[in-house]
Amino acid sequence: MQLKDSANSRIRSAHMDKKVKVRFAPSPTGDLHVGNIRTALFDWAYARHTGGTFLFRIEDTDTTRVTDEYIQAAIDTLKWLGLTWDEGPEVGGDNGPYLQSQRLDIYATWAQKFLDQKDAYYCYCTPVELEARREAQRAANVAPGYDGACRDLTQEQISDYKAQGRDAVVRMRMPDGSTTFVDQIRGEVSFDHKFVPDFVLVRGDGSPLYTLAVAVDDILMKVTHILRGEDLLSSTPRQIRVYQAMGIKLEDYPLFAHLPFVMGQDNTKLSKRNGEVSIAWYREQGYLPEAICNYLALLGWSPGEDRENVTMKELCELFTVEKVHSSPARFDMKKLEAINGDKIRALTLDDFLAWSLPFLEKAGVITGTQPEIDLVRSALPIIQERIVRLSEIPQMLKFLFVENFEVDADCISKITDDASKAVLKRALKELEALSQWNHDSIEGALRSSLIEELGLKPRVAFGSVRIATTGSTISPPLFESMELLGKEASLARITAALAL
RNA sequence: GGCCCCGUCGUCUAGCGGCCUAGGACUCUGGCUUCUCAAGUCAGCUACGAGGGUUCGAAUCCCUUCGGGGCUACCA
Repeated sequence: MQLKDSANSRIRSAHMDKKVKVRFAPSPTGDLHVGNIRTALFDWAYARHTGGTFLFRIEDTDTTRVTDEYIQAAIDTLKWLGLTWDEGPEVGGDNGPYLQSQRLDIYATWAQKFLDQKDAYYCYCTPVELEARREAQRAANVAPGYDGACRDLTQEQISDYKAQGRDAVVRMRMPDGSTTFVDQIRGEVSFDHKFVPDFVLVRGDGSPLYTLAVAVDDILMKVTHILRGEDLLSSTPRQIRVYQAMGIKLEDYPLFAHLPFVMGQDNTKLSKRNGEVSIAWYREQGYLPEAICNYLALLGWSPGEDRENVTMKELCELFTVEKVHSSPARFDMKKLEAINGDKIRALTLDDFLAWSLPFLEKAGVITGTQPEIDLVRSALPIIQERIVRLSEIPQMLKFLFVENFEVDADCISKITDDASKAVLKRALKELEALSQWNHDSIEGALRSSLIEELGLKPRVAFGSVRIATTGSTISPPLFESMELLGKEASLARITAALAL
Protein backbone atom coordinates (compact mmCIF):
# COMPACT_ATOMS: atom_id res chain seq x y z
CA MET A 1 0.00 0.00 0.00
CA GLN A 2 1.68 3.13 -1.15
CA LEU A 3 0.24 6.39 0.01
CA LYS A 4 2.77 8.87 -1.21
CA ASP A 5 2.54 12.52 -1.97
CA SER A 6 0.22 12.15 -4.91
CA ALA A 7 -2.11 10.06 -2.82
CA ASN A 8 -1.82 12.49 0.01
CA SER A 9 -2.81 15.36 -2.21
CA ARG A 10 -5.72 13.32 -3.52
CA ILE A 11 -6.88 12.77 0.03
CA ARG A 12 -6.28 16.38 0.89
CA SER A 13 -8.14 17.74 -2.07
CA ALA A 14 -10.97 15.31 -1.45
CA HIS A 15 -11.09 16.70 2.06
CA MET A 16 -11.24 20.27 0.88
CA ASP A 17 -14.77 19.73 -0.29
CA LYS A 18 -15.70 17.96 2.89
CA LYS A 19 -16.57 19.49 6.17
CA VAL A 20 -13.84 18.84 8.69
CA LYS A 21 -14.62 16.41 11.44
CA VAL A 22 -12.08 15.92 14.20
CA ARG A 23 -12.43 13.45 17.00
CA PHE A 24 -11.10 13.15 20.50
CA ALA A 25 -11.26 9.54 21.59
CA PRO A 26 -9.70 8.87 24.96
CA SER A 27 -9.65 5.58 26.75
CA PRO A 28 -10.61 6.61 30.28
CA THR A 29 -8.43 4.29 32.31
CA GLY A 30 -7.79 7.08 34.79
CA ASP A 31 -8.38 10.80 35.17
CA LEU A 32 -7.72 12.72 31.99
CA HIS A 33 -4.20 14.06 32.22
CA VAL A 34 -2.25 16.94 30.81
CA GLY A 35 -1.31 15.11 27.63
CA ASN A 36 -4.86 13.98 26.90
CA ILE A 37 -6.11 17.49 27.36
CA ARG A 38 -3.52 19.00 25.08
CA THR A 39 -4.71 16.57 22.42
CA ALA A 40 -8.36 17.37 23.12
CA LEU A 41 -7.57 21.07 22.96
CA PHE A 42 -5.90 20.80 19.56
CA ASP A 43 -8.71 18.60 18.26
CA TRP A 44 -11.26 21.10 19.45
CA ALA A 45 -9.38 24.16 18.24
CA TYR A 46 -8.89 22.67 14.81
CA ALA A 47 -12.55 21.79 14.51
CA ARG A 48 -13.53 25.30 15.55
CA HIS A 49 -10.91 26.90 13.34
CA THR A 50 -12.27 25.17 10.27
CA GLY A 51 -15.91 25.53 11.22
CA GLY A 52 -16.06 21.75 11.35
CA THR A 53 -17.39 19.22 13.79
CA PHE A 54 -15.80 18.15 17.05
CA LEU A 55 -16.64 14.57 17.89
CA PHE A 56 -16.07 13.02 21.28
CA ARG A 57 -15.94 9.25 21.54
CA ILE A 58 -15.18 6.99 24.48
CA GLU A 59 -12.85 4.10 23.73
CA ASP A 60 -13.83 1.64 26.40
CA THR A 61 -13.00 -1.63 24.71
CA ASP A 62 -10.60 -2.48 27.52
CA THR A 63 -13.29 -3.31 30.05
CA THR A 64 -10.77 -4.35 32.67
CA ARG A 65 -9.29 -0.87 32.89
CA VAL A 66 -12.02 1.59 31.94
CA THR A 67 -14.58 2.48 34.61
CA ASP A 68 -17.84 4.43 34.57
CA GLU A 69 -16.39 6.91 37.02
CA TYR A 70 -13.49 7.70 34.73
CA ILE A 71 -15.83 8.07 31.78
CA GLN A 72 -17.94 10.54 33.71
CA ALA A 73 -14.83 12.36 34.90
CA ALA A 74 -13.64 12.72 31.32
CA ILE A 75 -16.97 14.21 30.30
CA ASP A 76 -16.90 16.62 33.24
CA THR A 77 -13.32 17.68 32.60
CA LEU A 78 -13.97 18.52 28.97
CA LYS A 79 -17.02 20.52 29.93
CA TRP A 80 -15.16 22.36 32.67
CA LEU A 81 -12.46 23.33 30.21
CA GLY A 82 -15.06 24.59 27.78
CA LEU A 83 -14.14 22.11 25.07
CA THR A 84 -17.68 21.47 23.98
CA TRP A 85 -18.41 18.77 21.44
CA ASP A 86 -20.94 18.57 18.65
CA GLU A 87 -21.27 14.80 18.56
CA GLY A 88 -20.75 12.44 21.44
CA PRO A 89 -21.96 11.43 24.88
CA GLU A 90 -24.86 13.50 26.25
CA VAL A 91 -25.35 15.49 23.05
CA GLY A 92 -25.82 12.55 20.70
CA GLY A 93 -25.44 12.80 16.94
CA ASP A 94 -26.15 10.91 13.74
CA ASN A 95 -23.26 8.50 14.08
CA GLY A 96 -23.74 7.16 17.58
CA PRO A 97 -23.61 5.52 19.93
CA TYR A 98 -20.37 7.14 21.02
CA LEU A 99 -19.34 4.58 23.61
CA GLN A 100 -17.56 1.72 21.94
CA SER A 101 -18.98 -0.69 24.46
CA GLN A 102 -22.37 0.02 22.88
CA ARG A 103 -21.17 -0.76 19.37
CA LEU A 104 -20.04 -4.34 19.82
CA ASP A 105 -22.37 -5.73 17.17
CA ILE A 106 -20.89 -3.36 14.61
CA TYR A 107 -17.37 -4.57 15.28
CA ALA A 108 -18.50 -8.19 15.23
CA THR A 109 -20.08 -7.71 11.82
CA TRP A 110 -16.91 -6.22 10.37
CA ALA A 111 -14.71 -8.85 11.93
CA GLN A 112 -16.84 -11.53 10.32
CA LYS A 113 -16.59 -9.77 6.99
CA PHE A 114 -12.79 -9.70 7.24
CA LEU A 115 -12.85 -13.40 8.08
CA ASP A 116 -15.07 -14.13 5.08
CA GLN A 117 -12.76 -12.13 2.84
CA LYS A 118 -9.73 -13.98 4.20
CA ASP A 119 -8.26 -10.68 5.30
CA ALA A 120 -8.39 -12.05 8.79
CA TYR A 121 -8.12 -15.52 10.25
CA TYR A 122 -8.69 -17.38 13.49
CA CYS A 123 -5.61 -17.83 15.61
CA TYR A 124 -5.55 -20.52 18.26
CA CYS A 125 -2.20 -19.76 19.83
CA THR A 126 -2.43 -19.29 23.58
CA PRO A 127 -0.90 -16.31 25.35
CA VAL A 128 1.59 -18.63 27.01
CA GLU A 129 2.70 -20.05 23.68
CA LEU A 130 2.97 -16.62 22.14
CA GLU A 131 5.05 -15.32 24.99
CA ALA A 132 7.40 -18.30 24.75
CA ARG A 133 7.87 -17.73 21.03
CA ARG A 134 8.46 -14.02 21.51
CA GLU A 135 11.05 -14.86 24.09
CA ALA A 136 12.76 -17.14 21.62
CA GLN A 137 12.66 -14.43 18.97
CA ARG A 138 14.27 -11.98 21.31
CA ALA A 139 16.93 -14.51 22.20
CA ALA A 140 17.63 -15.12 18.53
CA ASN A 141 17.76 -11.37 18.00
CA VAL A 142 14.86 -11.47 15.56
CA ALA A 143 12.14 -8.82 15.53
CA PRO A 144 9.54 -10.11 17.94
CA GLY A 145 6.01 -10.40 16.66
CA TYR A 146 3.43 -12.88 15.59
CA ASP A 147 5.03 -15.56 13.46
CA GLY A 148 1.99 -16.42 11.39
CA ALA A 149 1.62 -19.91 12.81
CA CYS A 150 -2.17 -19.95 12.33
CA ARG A 151 -2.27 -18.13 9.01
CA ASP A 152 -3.05 -21.18 6.93
CA LEU A 153 -4.45 -23.81 9.23
CA THR A 154 -5.94 -26.98 7.73
CA GLN A 155 -9.44 -28.11 8.65
CA GLU A 156 -7.83 -30.87 10.67
CA GLN A 157 -5.69 -28.58 12.69
CA ILE A 158 -8.67 -26.36 13.39
CA SER A 159 -10.82 -29.23 14.61
CA ASP A 160 -7.93 -30.40 16.64
CA TYR A 161 -7.54 -27.04 18.38
CA LYS A 162 -11.28 -26.81 18.90
CA ALA A 163 -11.30 -30.26 20.43
CA GLN A 164 -8.69 -29.04 22.85
CA GLY A 165 -11.18 -26.34 23.84
CA ARG A 166 -8.96 -23.49 22.74
CA ASP A 167 -10.38 -20.01 22.27
CA ALA A 168 -9.59 -18.32 19.01
CA VAL A 169 -8.72 -14.69 18.45
CA VAL A 170 -9.33 -13.00 15.13
CA ARG A 171 -6.09 -11.87 13.61
CA MET A 172 -5.59 -9.51 10.70
CA ARG A 173 -3.38 -10.73 7.91
CA MET A 174 -0.68 -8.18 7.03
CA PRO A 175 0.30 -8.63 3.40
CA ASP A 176 3.90 -8.35 2.29
CA GLY A 177 5.01 -4.87 1.37
CA SER A 178 4.88 -1.64 3.27
CA THR A 179 2.58 1.16 4.30
CA THR A 180 3.48 4.73 3.58
CA PHE A 181 1.33 7.64 4.59
CA VAL A 182 1.79 11.35 4.93
CA ASP A 183 1.54 12.57 8.46
CA GLN A 184 0.33 16.17 8.39
CA ILE A 185 2.94 17.16 10.95
CA ARG A 186 5.85 14.86 10.20
CA GLY A 187 5.59 14.32 6.49
CA GLU A 188 5.94 10.96 4.81
CA VAL A 189 6.30 8.03 7.17
CA SER A 190 6.88 4.49 6.01
CA PHE A 191 6.64 1.09 7.70
CA ASP A 192 7.83 -2.15 6.22
CA HIS A 193 5.30 -4.90 7.01
CA LYS A 194 8.17 -7.05 8.19
CA PHE A 195 7.89 -4.98 11.32
CA VAL A 196 4.12 -4.89 11.44
CA PRO A 197 3.09 -8.41 12.41
CA ASP A 198 -0.41 -9.81 12.04
CA PHE A 199 -2.39 -8.19 14.82
CA VAL A 200 -5.38 -9.20 16.89
CA LEU A 201 -8.76 -7.64 16.12
CA VAL A 202 -10.99 -9.67 18.41
CA ARG A 203 -10.13 -11.29 21.71
CA GLY A 204 -10.70 -14.93 22.54
CA ASP A 205 -13.86 -13.95 24.41
CA GLY A 206 -15.24 -12.23 21.33
CA SER A 207 -14.66 -8.64 22.47
CA PRO A 208 -13.07 -6.18 20.05
CA LEU A 209 -9.72 -4.49 20.46
CA TYR A 210 -8.74 -0.92 19.89
CA THR A 211 -7.12 -1.87 16.60
CA LEU A 212 -10.48 -2.85 15.18
CA ALA A 213 -12.80 -0.42 16.91
CA VAL A 214 -10.79 2.72 16.31
CA ALA A 215 -10.53 2.18 12.57
CA VAL A 216 -14.12 1.09 12.09
CA ASP A 217 -15.44 4.02 14.10
CA ASP A 218 -13.33 6.66 12.43
CA ILE A 219 -14.65 5.52 9.09
CA LEU A 220 -18.26 5.02 10.14
CA MET A 221 -18.33 8.30 12.02
CA LYS A 222 -16.89 10.04 8.95
CA VAL A 223 -13.88 11.47 10.73
CA THR A 224 -11.71 13.49 8.37
CA HIS A 225 -8.75 14.35 10.60
CA ILE A 226 -7.11 12.26 13.28
CA LEU A 227 -4.95 14.37 15.56
CA ARG A 228 -3.61 12.18 18.35
CA GLY A 229 -0.54 11.47 20.41
CA GLU A 230 2.61 10.34 18.69
CA ASP A 231 2.57 7.10 20.68
CA LEU A 232 -0.03 5.95 18.15
CA LEU A 233 2.17 6.71 15.17
CA SER A 234 3.41 3.17 14.82
CA SER A 235 -0.09 1.74 15.00
CA THR A 236 -1.18 3.71 11.96
CA PRO A 237 -0.29 1.01 9.41
CA ARG A 238 -2.63 -1.35 11.25
CA GLN A 239 -5.40 1.18 11.08
CA ILE A 240 -4.86 1.71 7.39
CA ARG A 241 -4.92 -2.05 6.91
CA VAL A 242 -8.40 -2.15 8.42
CA TYR A 243 -9.57 0.64 6.10
CA GLN A 244 -8.40 -1.45 3.18
CA ALA A 245 -10.20 -4.53 4.43
CA MET A 246 -13.31 -2.40 4.85
CA GLY A 247 -13.05 -1.47 1.20
CA ILE A 248 -12.69 2.22 1.82
CA LYS A 249 -11.58 4.41 -1.06
CA LEU A 250 -8.26 6.17 -0.62
CA GLU A 251 -9.83 9.57 -0.72
CA ASP A 252 -12.08 8.65 2.17
CA TYR A 253 -9.22 7.85 4.51
CA PRO A 254 -8.84 10.30 7.34
CA LEU A 255 -5.73 12.45 7.42
CA PHE A 256 -3.32 11.68 10.24
CA ALA A 257 -1.42 14.16 12.37
CA HIS A 258 0.60 12.85 15.28
CA LEU A 259 1.08 15.38 18.03
CA PRO A 260 4.37 15.55 19.94
CA PHE A 261 4.47 14.38 23.52
CA VAL A 262 4.16 16.48 26.60
CA MET A 263 7.05 15.40 28.79
CA GLY A 264 7.68 15.67 32.49
CA GLN A 265 10.51 17.58 34.13
CA ASP A 266 12.85 14.62 33.86
CA ASN A 267 12.20 14.33 30.16
CA THR A 268 10.22 11.15 30.33
CA LYS A 269 6.60 10.80 29.42
CA LEU A 270 4.55 12.77 31.91
CA SER A 271 3.36 10.62 34.77
CA LYS A 272 2.47 10.85 38.40
CA ARG A 273 6.12 10.34 39.23
CA ASN A 274 7.32 13.56 37.72
CA GLY A 275 4.53 16.03 38.32
CA GLU A 276 0.87 16.49 38.76
CA VAL A 277 -0.84 15.17 35.68
CA SER A 278 -4.49 14.95 36.61
CA ILE A 279 -6.53 17.91 35.43
CA ALA A 280 -8.68 17.48 38.52
CA TRP A 281 -5.66 18.47 40.58
CA TYR A 282 -5.18 21.70 38.64
CA ARG A 283 -8.81 22.51 39.12
CA GLU A 284 -8.52 22.10 42.88
CA GLN A 285 -5.40 24.21 42.95
CA GLY A 286 -7.22 27.11 41.38
CA TYR A 287 -6.01 27.14 37.83
CA LEU A 288 -8.46 28.68 35.41
CA PRO A 289 -9.55 26.62 32.40
CA GLU A 290 -8.45 29.37 30.09
CA ALA A 291 -4.99 29.44 31.65
CA ILE A 292 -4.61 25.69 31.35
CA CYS A 293 -5.71 25.78 27.73
CA ASN A 294 -3.54 28.77 26.90
CA TYR A 295 -0.49 27.17 28.45
CA LEU A 296 -1.11 23.77 26.90
CA ALA A 297 -1.62 25.37 23.52
CA LEU A 298 1.94 26.67 23.74
CA LEU A 299 3.29 23.14 24.04
CA GLY A 300 3.96 22.20 20.45
CA TRP A 301 2.32 25.19 18.89
CA SER A 302 2.81 28.94 18.83
CA PRO A 303 0.57 31.83 17.84
CA GLY A 304 3.66 33.44 16.30
CA GLU A 305 4.50 37.14 16.23
CA ASP A 306 6.05 36.96 19.69
CA ARG A 307 2.66 36.35 21.14
CA GLU A 308 1.72 33.94 23.90
CA ASN A 309 -1.35 35.17 25.67
CA VAL A 310 -4.40 34.12 23.70
CA THR A 311 -8.06 33.78 24.53
CA MET A 312 -9.95 30.65 23.60
CA LYS A 313 -11.49 32.56 20.73
CA GLU A 314 -8.12 33.70 19.43
CA LEU A 315 -6.79 30.18 19.77
CA CYS A 316 -9.54 28.93 17.51
CA GLU A 317 -8.85 31.65 14.98
CA LEU A 318 -5.10 31.08 14.90
CA PHE A 319 -4.76 27.34 15.32
CA THR A 320 -3.72 25.22 12.35
CA VAL A 321 -2.22 21.75 12.21
CA GLU A 322 0.55 22.97 9.92
CA LYS A 323 1.96 25.12 12.70
CA VAL A 324 2.16 22.28 15.19
CA HIS A 325 5.66 20.98 15.41
CA SER A 326 7.07 17.59 15.72
CA SER A 327 9.36 17.81 18.72
CA PRO A 328 8.24 17.01 22.24
CA ALA A 329 7.75 19.72 24.86
CA ARG A 330 8.45 19.69 28.54
CA PHE A 331 5.75 20.70 30.97
CA ASP A 332 6.76 23.71 33.08
CA MET A 333 4.64 24.43 36.13
CA LYS A 334 6.25 27.86 36.64
CA LYS A 335 5.09 29.08 33.29
CA LEU A 336 1.61 27.73 33.84
CA GLU A 337 1.51 29.71 37.07
CA ALA A 338 2.65 32.86 35.33
CA ILE A 339 -0.07 32.51 32.73
CA ASN A 340 -2.64 31.68 35.39
CA GLY A 341 -1.66 34.88 37.21
CA ASP A 342 -2.14 36.85 34.01
CA LYS A 343 -5.56 35.35 33.45
CA ILE A 344 -6.61 36.00 37.03
CA ARG A 345 -5.58 39.63 36.72
CA ALA A 346 -7.61 39.91 33.56
CA LEU A 347 -10.80 38.70 35.26
CA THR A 348 -13.68 41.11 35.77
CA LEU A 349 -14.67 41.61 39.39
CA ASP A 350 -17.86 39.60 38.92
CA ASP A 351 -16.02 36.67 37.38
CA PHE A 352 -13.27 36.83 39.95
CA LEU A 353 -15.86 36.76 42.70
CA ALA A 354 -17.61 33.79 41.18
CA TRP A 355 -14.35 31.85 40.94
CA SER A 356 -13.31 32.85 44.47
CA LEU A 357 -16.34 31.94 46.53
CA PRO A 358 -16.08 28.15 46.23
CA PHE A 359 -12.47 28.28 47.40
CA LEU A 360 -13.33 30.46 50.39
CA GLU A 361 -16.25 28.27 51.33
CA LYS A 362 -14.32 25.07 50.95
CA ALA A 363 -11.57 26.45 53.18
CA GLY A 364 -14.16 27.38 55.76
CA VAL A 365 -13.30 31.08 55.65
CA ILE A 366 -16.86 32.06 54.83
CA THR A 367 -20.18 30.26 54.93
CA GLY A 368 -21.66 32.12 52.03
CA THR A 369 -23.86 34.77 53.62
CA GLN A 370 -24.54 37.98 51.73
CA PRO A 371 -22.54 40.23 54.10
CA GLU A 372 -19.59 37.92 53.70
CA ILE A 373 -19.91 37.95 49.94
CA ASP A 374 -20.11 41.74 49.96
CA LEU A 375 -16.94 41.96 52.00
CA VAL A 376 -15.15 39.49 49.72
CA ARG A 377 -16.23 41.53 46.76
CA SER A 378 -14.72 44.70 48.16
CA ALA A 379 -11.55 42.91 49.18
CA LEU A 380 -10.85 41.09 45.91
CA PRO A 381 -9.41 44.06 44.01
CA ILE A 382 -6.52 44.39 46.45
CA ILE A 383 -5.48 40.75 46.13
CA GLN A 384 -6.12 40.23 42.45
CA GLU A 385 -2.59 41.00 41.37
CA ARG A 386 -1.07 39.14 44.30
CA ILE A 387 -2.07 35.58 43.55
CA VAL A 388 -1.28 33.09 40.84
CA ARG A 389 -3.72 30.41 42.01
CA LEU A 390 -7.25 30.76 43.32
CA SER A 391 -6.36 28.44 46.18
CA GLU A 392 -4.27 31.26 47.66
CA ILE A 393 -7.35 33.41 48.26
CA PRO A 394 -8.46 31.92 51.59
CA GLN A 395 -5.05 32.54 53.12
CA MET A 396 -4.99 36.12 51.84
CA LEU A 397 -8.45 37.06 53.06
CA LYS A 398 -8.67 34.96 56.18
CA PHE A 399 -7.77 37.88 58.44
CA LEU A 400 -10.99 39.66 57.50
CA PHE A 401 -13.19 36.82 58.70
CA VAL A 402 -11.58 34.99 61.59
CA GLU A 403 -13.45 35.19 64.86
CA ASN A 404 -10.57 34.48 67.19
CA PHE A 405 -7.82 36.48 65.63
CA GLU A 406 -4.26 35.51 66.41
CA VAL A 407 -0.94 36.82 65.19
CA ASP A 408 1.14 34.19 63.37
CA ALA A 409 3.41 32.47 65.87
CA ASP A 410 6.62 33.35 64.06
CA CYS A 411 5.67 37.05 63.89
CA ILE A 412 4.88 37.63 67.55
CA SER A 413 8.48 38.33 68.52
CA LYS A 414 8.61 41.09 65.92
CA ILE A 415 6.07 43.27 67.71
CA THR A 416 6.85 42.62 71.37
CA ASP A 417 9.98 44.73 71.56
CA ASP A 418 9.85 48.23 73.05
CA ALA A 419 10.18 50.02 69.77
CA SER A 420 7.25 48.18 68.25
CA LYS A 421 5.14 48.72 71.33
CA ALA A 422 5.80 52.44 71.06
CA VAL A 423 4.72 52.40 67.42
CA LEU A 424 1.54 50.52 68.19
CA LYS A 425 0.68 52.77 71.11
CA ARG A 426 1.02 55.86 69.02
CA ALA A 427 -0.88 54.31 66.14
CA LEU A 428 -3.70 53.31 68.43
CA LYS A 429 -3.98 56.82 69.78
CA GLU A 430 -4.05 58.42 66.35
CA LEU A 431 -6.51 55.96 64.91
CA GLU A 432 -8.92 56.21 67.81
CA ALA A 433 -9.25 59.90 67.09
CA LEU A 434 -10.24 59.32 63.47
CA SER A 435 -13.80 60.28 62.58
CA GLN A 436 -13.51 59.09 59.00
CA TRP A 437 -12.40 55.47 58.49
CA ASN A 438 -11.02 54.92 55.04
CA HIS A 439 -7.61 54.15 53.63
CA ASP A 440 -6.83 57.82 52.93
CA SER A 441 -7.59 58.95 56.45
CA ILE A 442 -5.80 55.95 57.96
CA GLU A 443 -2.75 56.53 55.85
CA GLY A 444 -2.76 60.25 56.64
CA ALA A 445 -2.96 59.67 60.35
CA LEU A 446 -0.26 57.03 60.43
CA ARG A 447 2.09 58.86 58.12
CA SER A 448 1.99 62.14 59.94
CA SER A 449 2.41 60.58 63.34
CA LEU A 450 4.73 57.64 62.77
CA ILE A 451 6.79 58.75 59.81
CA GLU A 452 6.93 62.50 60.14
CA GLU A 453 6.74 63.02 63.88
CA LEU A 454 8.49 59.89 65.14
CA GLY A 455 10.80 59.88 62.12
CA LEU A 456 10.44 56.14 61.53
CA LYS A 457 11.06 54.33 58.29
CA PRO A 458 7.77 53.40 56.64
CA ARG A 459 8.61 49.72 56.44
CA VAL A 460 9.39 49.62 60.15
CA ALA A 461 6.39 51.59 61.30
CA PHE A 462 3.83 50.08 58.98
CA GLY A 463 5.34 46.66 59.47
CA SER A 464 4.39 46.59 63.12
CA VAL A 465 0.87 47.77 62.41
CA ARG A 466 0.58 45.21 59.65
CA ILE A 467 1.49 42.33 61.94
CA ALA A 468 -0.86 43.56 64.64
CA THR A 469 -3.86 43.95 62.34
CA THR A 470 -3.40 41.23 59.73
CA GLY A 471 -1.33 38.79 61.77
CA SER A 472 1.45 38.47 59.25
CA THR A 473 4.38 40.27 57.67
CA ILE A 474 2.79 39.62 54.33
CA SER A 475 -0.62 41.06 53.59
CA PRO A 476 -2.60 43.02 51.08
CA PRO A 477 -1.93 46.79 51.20
CA LEU A 478 -2.16 47.87 54.82
CA PHE A 479 -4.47 50.87 54.72
CA GLU A 480 -6.98 49.19 52.44
CA SER A 481 -6.88 46.12 54.64
CA MET A 482 -7.61 48.18 57.74
CA GLU A 483 -10.43 49.97 56.01
CA LEU A 484 -12.02 46.65 55.11
CA LEU A 485 -11.42 45.29 58.58
CA GLY A 486 -13.21 48.23 60.13
CA LYS A 487 -12.24 50.61 62.85
CA GLU A 488 -13.49 48.56 65.76
CA ALA A 489 -11.69 45.37 64.82
CA SER A 490 -8.52 47.19 63.82
CA LEU A 491 -8.28 48.99 67.15
CA ALA A 492 -9.12 45.83 69.06
CA ARG A 493 -6.33 43.97 67.34
CA ILE A 494 -3.77 46.67 68.03
CA THR A 495 -4.86 46.74 71.66
CA ALA A 496 -4.51 42.97 71.85
CA ALA A 497 -1.08 43.16 70.28
CA LEU A 498 0.06 45.59 72.94
CA ALA A 499 -0.85 43.00 75.55
CA LEU A 500 1.31 40.28 74.00
C1' G B 1 18.09 -5.52 19.99
C1' G B 2 14.66 -4.06 15.77
C1' C B 3 11.34 -0.38 13.67
C1' C B 4 9.65 4.66 13.88
C1' C B 5 9.78 9.79 15.56
C1' C B 6 12.53 13.93 17.40
C1' G B 7 17.11 17.53 18.35
C1' U B 8 17.47 26.53 18.67
C1' C B 9 18.83 29.80 25.59
C1' G B 10 17.60 25.90 32.04
C1' U B 11 12.16 25.56 29.93
C1' C B 12 8.32 26.84 25.98
C1' U B 13 9.18 28.88 21.42
C1' A B 14 10.23 32.65 16.68
C1' G B 15 13.12 31.32 12.58
C1' C B 16 11.42 27.95 6.92
C1' G B 17 19.34 30.18 2.42
C1' G B 18 21.26 36.34 3.20
C1' C B 19 16.73 40.82 7.52
C1' C B 20 20.44 36.36 12.91
C1' U B 21 26.88 39.61 16.14
C1' A B 22 19.64 34.42 16.55
C1' G B 23 13.90 37.56 18.57
C1' G B 24 9.91 36.83 22.49
C1' A B 25 8.00 34.49 27.04
C1' C B 26 8.83 31.79 31.73
C1' U B 27 12.71 30.91 35.29
C1' C B 28 17.13 33.03 37.52
C1' U B 29 20.31 37.53 38.86
C1' G B 30 20.67 42.86 39.60
C1' G B 31 18.30 47.94 39.44
C1' C B 32 14.00 51.22 39.62
C1' U B 33 9.19 51.78 42.05
C1' U B 34 7.49 50.86 46.95
C1' C B 35 3.87 50.27 53.61
C1' U B 36 5.07 44.04 53.27
C1' C B 37 4.04 40.69 49.30
C1' A B 38 2.87 41.16 44.55
C1' A B 39 2.17 43.86 40.10
C1' G B 40 4.74 47.16 36.83
C1' U B 41 9.36 48.60 34.62
C1' C B 42 14.74 48.49 33.09
C1' A B 43 19.05 45.56 32.50
C1' G B 44 21.85 41.01 32.54
C1' C B 45 22.96 35.60 32.10
C1' U B 46 22.35 31.60 28.81
C1' A B 47 21.05 28.36 22.68
C1' C B 48 21.34 26.64 16.78
C1' G B 49 24.18 18.55 20.02
C1' A B 50 28.79 17.11 17.01
C1' G B 51 31.30 16.22 12.32
C1' G B 52 31.21 16.37 7.23
C1' G B 53 29.21 18.22 2.75
C1' U B 54 25.96 21.58 -0.97
C1' U B 55 26.27 27.07 -1.65
C1' C B 56 29.08 33.36 -2.91
C1' G B 57 26.34 32.62 1.77
C1' A B 58 23.31 27.62 6.40
C1' A B 59 20.04 27.58 12.57
C1' U B 60 17.61 26.96 7.88
C1' C B 61 19.14 21.79 2.42
C1' C B 62 21.85 16.65 2.33
C1' C B 63 24.78 12.74 4.83
C1' U B 64 26.98 10.59 9.09
C1' U B 65 27.27 10.44 14.14
C1' C B 66 25.74 11.26 19.08
C1' G B 67 21.70 12.08 22.26
C1' G B 68 16.39 11.78 23.72
C1' G B 69 11.63 9.48 23.13
C1' G B 70 7.84 6.02 21.37
C1' C B 71 6.40 1.23 19.72
C1' U B 72 7.63 -3.80 19.73
C1' A B 73 0.27 -6.96 24.09
C1' C B 74 -5.83 -11.10 23.48
C1' C B 75 -3.45 -1.94 26.52
C1' A B 76 -4.80 2.26 24.10
